[in-house]
Formats: sequence, structure tokens, C-alpha cells
Amino acid sequence: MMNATPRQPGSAPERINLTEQVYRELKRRIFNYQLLPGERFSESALAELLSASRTPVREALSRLQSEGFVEVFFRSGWQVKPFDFNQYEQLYDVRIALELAAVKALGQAAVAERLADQIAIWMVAPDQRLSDGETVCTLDERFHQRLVEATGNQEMARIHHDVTERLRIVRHLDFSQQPRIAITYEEHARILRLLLAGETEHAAACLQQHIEDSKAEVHKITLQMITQARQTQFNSRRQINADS
Amino acid sequence: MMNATPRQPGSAPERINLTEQVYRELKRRIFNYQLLPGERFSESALAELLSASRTPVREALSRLQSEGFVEVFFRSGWQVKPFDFNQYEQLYDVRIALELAAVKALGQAAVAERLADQIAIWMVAPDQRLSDGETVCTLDERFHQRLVEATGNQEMARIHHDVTERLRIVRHLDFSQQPRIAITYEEHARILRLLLAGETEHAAACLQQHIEDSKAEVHKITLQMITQARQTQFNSRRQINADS
DNA sequence: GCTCAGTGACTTGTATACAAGACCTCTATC
DNA sequence: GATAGAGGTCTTGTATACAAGTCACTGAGC
Repeated sequence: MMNATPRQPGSAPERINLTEQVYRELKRRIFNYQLLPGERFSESALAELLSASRTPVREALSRLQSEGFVEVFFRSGWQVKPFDFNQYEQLYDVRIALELAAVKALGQAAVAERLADQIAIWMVAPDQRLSDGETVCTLDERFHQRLVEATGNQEMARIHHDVTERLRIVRHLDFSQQPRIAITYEEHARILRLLLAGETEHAAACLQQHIEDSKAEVHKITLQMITQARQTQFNSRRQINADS
Repeated sequence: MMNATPRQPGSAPERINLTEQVYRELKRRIFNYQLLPGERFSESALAELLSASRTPVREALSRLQSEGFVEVFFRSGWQVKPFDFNQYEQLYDVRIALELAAVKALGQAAVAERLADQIAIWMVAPDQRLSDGETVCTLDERFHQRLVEATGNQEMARIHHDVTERLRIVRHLDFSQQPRIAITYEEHARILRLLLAGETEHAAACLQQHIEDSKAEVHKITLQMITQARQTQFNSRRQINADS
């Protein structure tokens, strides 16, 4: 029955399941807006679309469900979790809590050592800055992630990563506008400068304000985006109806 | 193919899947030490044990895996995640970050209102205190959970809950000793008193120290528990061998 | 006695079959 | 015309079949 013998774990280094592939692909489509918040779909449709059977699709969905990206209705199909402002705000507050704790735990020396890559990216002359919103958005996400990683607390980093992914849908929109990019550069540079100077409390205050700003910004943008998303959804529905 | 039509969600209020049942039962067994850290098992053994097919068992395991309770080896069985001191310490630090953020966000009035139940439980005369370790352990967990819930941030509460569950295995042991119970009562009462007095910073400092103490305590206890757990495991293995 | 190849039982990964319930549509009735 | 009911189609939930790989054990060769 139960086997308690600790034989050597088969040591499968990085084996990629179909389940894993489907999982990643679905997440990609959600971040892409190929699957829109509120959109409904069935397991078999997904299975056919991704050339897999329902089994791996179900397992991927089940994981996405427990992470809060989708939900299932009993014998009645799946749905991408609809927008929830309240939830996004709460997740931003979780980010603030985690990142502040991280920054406060970081020593001056640790910053110089472990955040060298970020210093090289953000503390540059204005004419050296990147201008592509997409790229800067990714770098921004990485910056905040690295702050937490730098503490060495992998569990905190993992949780922070999950929260960040939940917010990715809305943060994406934030960087479609040029001013946001400049502000991001300036604030990240300031935070790093303060950390390097050992002014931890001041850095923490800056970081908090920085995240609060994103939170406020996203709240504004999301309203206009929802209408846009609804429009797209309506179009695609019309298209599907036209096909059949 | 895709169906974007938002027909009314079937509104299944609290339907309990076999998957859900298996999930809960497995978690229960892990918290119970019926499934020991490091123990290995197969899907079919579990399926037979719980009178289900492999499908719901797999889904439950997959969820437990993404939550960090178990892990799978490619075509080579499952394992309850072994003890990892480092990980537990990191999770304690996540708890500190979240609970401190929660306490700082709580206003004086909010405490009196929303934590009335906790005040009734912890701020009692010494002769009114409960003495059963098991019960106090559960109440302790609830206390910290309620601190976070009281902020109204459900996402933070959910994450805190998950972290707490990961730590449940080790915290259980902490309350097997009487002194820990008295200390818990005193410290919880003090934290609540300070919060009610509006001394947020002081309360936060107390809370931090309180959690750090648990963290240190658990580190001590776990060493002796591992041997004890191994002993139990050995016994149950002997029993199984005797059965067959 | 030791090493190593082969073999077979056992494991997970994936596909498929079937069951049970939800929802839409069409029809009969008022 | 409006409404209630029945049937069919579509959905997920669960069980099972099969494929592919792992691992422990056996036995031959030295």
C-alpha cells in the first residue's frame, strides 16, 4: 500500500508535461487579452484548440482556478475571472506589504551586491532610457520582483511573483502611455539611490508612494479599458456567429 | 468553438466534488501526521484508500503540489514535501510582513469593532484561560488570521491563510508544552490592549517579537519532532509490513 | 563476492468512455 | 401573444484503458 521507503527520486530535471504547456499557453492568452476577462469557454473547445485531450486541459485549468485566474460553473463551463477593481487594489496592498518588508530587510551592502543588474538598468542617463512600453513594463515587473528576491526569501519571492502575475493584466495598460515610462525610470533610480545611501526608511516611503501611484493609475485606466474589452468581445462574438 | 455569450452562471452554491473531498482529506492527513513529511505514495494507493478513481486523486494532488504540500517525481511516485527549516523560517517572515502591514492599517475603532471576538477570547483573567494545547493552537491560528481579515483585504487574508496552513505542521508541536500557552495568552492580550489604546507602533513591535519567538521556538522543537516522526513512521511501516 | 545487463512489476502521463446535470429551444396550452 | 413543460444538446465530473518511463531484483559472467 503506502510506500515509505525513500528510494532515490527519479530526478527529472525539467520535464515539460502537456499539462504544463497548456497551463503556460492559457496564462499567455490571458495576459495577451486573447482570452478576455469574463469570457466563457469549455474544456473540449480548449482541448481541440490546443491539440490535447481534456485531461491535461482540466489539470491546467484546475491550477489556474486555484490561482484565481479562471473559475468553473458546475457542468456549465469555465470563465476567465472578470475584472474586479477591489481585488486589484487589495493585491496592490499585498505588494506594498511584501516589498516594504523586503526593502527594510535589505542591507546597504546587499543592495550594491545583489541589485547590481537593476542599478545598471535604471540608474542611467535619460538619453539611455528605453522607450518601448512593452519592454519597460516587463523590466518594471522584474525590478520589483528582484527587490524581494534580493532578500533571499524565496517563499516571499514566490508569493510576490504570483501576486504580480495576477496584476499583470492591468499593469500592462499602464505602460501604454509615455509619461509613465519616464516616471518609472526616475522613481526606480531614486529608490535605488536611497537604498545605496543606506536611507532605508526614505527608500521605503518612496517605494510605497511609487506603488500607490500605480494602483491609482490602474484604477483610472481600467475603466476605459473595460469598455474597450467589451467592444472587442462583442466583435469576436459577432464574428463567431458569422462563421457558423 | 469559444463561447463568449454570458449566459447566467449555473450558480452552484457549495457543491462538493470528489476532488474537493480528496483534497481536504489529504490535507487533514498531512496535518495529522498520518502522512509524514518525506513519505512516499502512489496515486493508485491513495485512490484505493479513499475509494475514488485516480482522476480526482490526481486533481487534488496537483492542487496540493502547487500549494507546496507534496511533490511528484516523473513516473516515480509522490512525496509529502520533506521538512525544510529554511522554508519555514521564510514563511514566518512572510507572516510577519503581512501581519505588520495589517496591524498598521487597522484603526483604533476598527479593532474594537471587528476584533471583539478576539478580545473576548484572549483578554480574560488567568483562571478563565483554556489549557488544552490543541484548542489554544487552533485559537492562536485564528487570532493571527483575524488580524489580517480585520483590514478587509481578502486577498491578503487568503495569502496569509495559505502561509499559515503551510506552517500548521510545525506550529502544532509548539503548543504541546504548557508554558507556550500562557505566553500566548499574555502576548495576545498585550497586543490587543495596545491596539485598543491606539499605540499601533508598539503593538506592531510586540506582534513582530511574538512571531519571531514562535519562529525560534519551532526551530528548536522540530529537531526533536523529526526523530519522533521517524519513529512513528517506522512503527506504521512495520505495521504495514506485518499486514502483508 | 562483485558487477552489470536484462526483465518485469509498478509508476505517472494522456486519451477516451460514460454518467449526471444545466441550459436552450421548440411546442402545446391557455 | 405569453407561458410552462419536455426534449435534446452541451457541459463538467468521474472512471477506466493504454502508453511510456522508472526502478528494483535476478542471474550470468568474471
